[in-house]
Amino acid sequence: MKTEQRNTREPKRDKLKSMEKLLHSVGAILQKDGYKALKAQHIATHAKLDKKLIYNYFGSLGGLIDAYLKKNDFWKRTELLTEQAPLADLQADKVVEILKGEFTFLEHSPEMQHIILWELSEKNPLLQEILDEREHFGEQLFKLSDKYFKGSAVNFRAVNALLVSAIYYIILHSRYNTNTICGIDATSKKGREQLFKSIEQIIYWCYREAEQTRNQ
Amino acid sequence: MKTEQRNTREPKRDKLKSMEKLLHSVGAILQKDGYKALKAQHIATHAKLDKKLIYNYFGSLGGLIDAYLKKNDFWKRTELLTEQAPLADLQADKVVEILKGEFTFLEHSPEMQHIILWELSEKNPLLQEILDEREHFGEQLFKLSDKYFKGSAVNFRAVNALLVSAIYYIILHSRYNTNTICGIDATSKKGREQLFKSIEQIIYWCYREAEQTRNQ
DNA sequence: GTTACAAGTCAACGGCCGGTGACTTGTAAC
DNA sequence: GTTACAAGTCACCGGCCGTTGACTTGTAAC
Repeated sequence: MKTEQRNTREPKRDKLKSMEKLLHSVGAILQKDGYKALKAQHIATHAKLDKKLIYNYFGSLGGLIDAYLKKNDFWKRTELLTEQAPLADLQADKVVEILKGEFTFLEHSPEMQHIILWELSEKNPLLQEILDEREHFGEQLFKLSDKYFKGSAVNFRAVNALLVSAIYYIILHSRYNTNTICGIDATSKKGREQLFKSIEQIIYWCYREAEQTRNQ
Repeated sequence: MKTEQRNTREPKRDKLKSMEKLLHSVGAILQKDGYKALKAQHIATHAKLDKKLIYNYFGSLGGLIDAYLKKNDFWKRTELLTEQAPLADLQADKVVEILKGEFTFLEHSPEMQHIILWELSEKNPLLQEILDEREHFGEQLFKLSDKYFKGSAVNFRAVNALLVSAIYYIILHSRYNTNTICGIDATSKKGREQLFKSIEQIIYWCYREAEQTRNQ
């Protein structure tokens, strides 16, 4: 609103660049050490800036973190699935692919892991908002599968709620705990494949059962 | 080892009673406010004792908490199922009953919720130990079901790993988040029943599939 | 009662962390 | 160059929390 002559030159003292550095550091720290490590001094040091700037630019530490969350909506990732090739149908193999993708992505995204843990650890309106968005997107997908389950004995949303929840818990559990879950070692290739196969089986059971019971 | 004349009299200054008060306060606070609220001053105030006693008796705050965890193995609860009437078999309806029981118990046990969250939040050898015990107990149960799934296309342990994990995540999620999971509101009676029915369905699918594919 | 020791009290230290006031310095307009 | 202001620096406050040392007090043995 004041100095709008950006892009023309590159000053050494650049407020917007500093803000971006801080925001970027939030992401980097979140990914490396989790939300518990989001301390003012830590973030500032990582950004090679003075922590005072956090308060100058974002009002408070919370303001900075909120700004980061608003700018980085991690749950839009899945939309790529539809952007590339818009889905018109949702058959069993596609659902299995999405669930497996969810697992693999989460497994390799410490940032997402930390955010999910965060979401389980305390009430946060911002996180809620983002979850709501995700739900809204998921609903678009489920609409595509409704025709298979309408009037059947299968509640496909409930089954997926179970499977998605299971994936979340298993990934989080495996971060700090080396022990098995019901004898399954989710960190090993073998355990992972056992879980994947069971997920696949459950989804196929759903479609089969639905076909048999649809419209009674 | 020194003053062993307990039980005879009831002194006002009673070390063992004070220790128990502190341990009990740990449990009470854990249940009410979660593991994050386990502060020395907080615990001492709740026990109506001086916080110095924590260090006199348990060496450190961590020592007190560890002592509490060691004395209270929360996961033995499930064993009641077998103590009352030792299981010799594990049919589908029994498995469903156990899983539903798990859900309902966890739903009403803030203490367990906090401990599960704790387990997801940081590495803790004590918690690991307790989880291992639980795994060992679970394995006893699975052995009873092996005859149904040996040589079949169903990995019953993997399916249960998914369902148990799902239950854990859903309960934790519902503590702070009011939004739905895949359109299911786990906090409502309706949502709970939808989840229960799907769990039941999945277990029955397992037994049915196993019967059809056993020994190929 | 006297005594010795454990049980319990109290005040304080030191570290961490969010936040701030007052200062210095780079930059752009003139 | 001078000047004005934003960008950035630095030392510090105040609160919280784990931990401790030095003290007081109840209790049991004699």
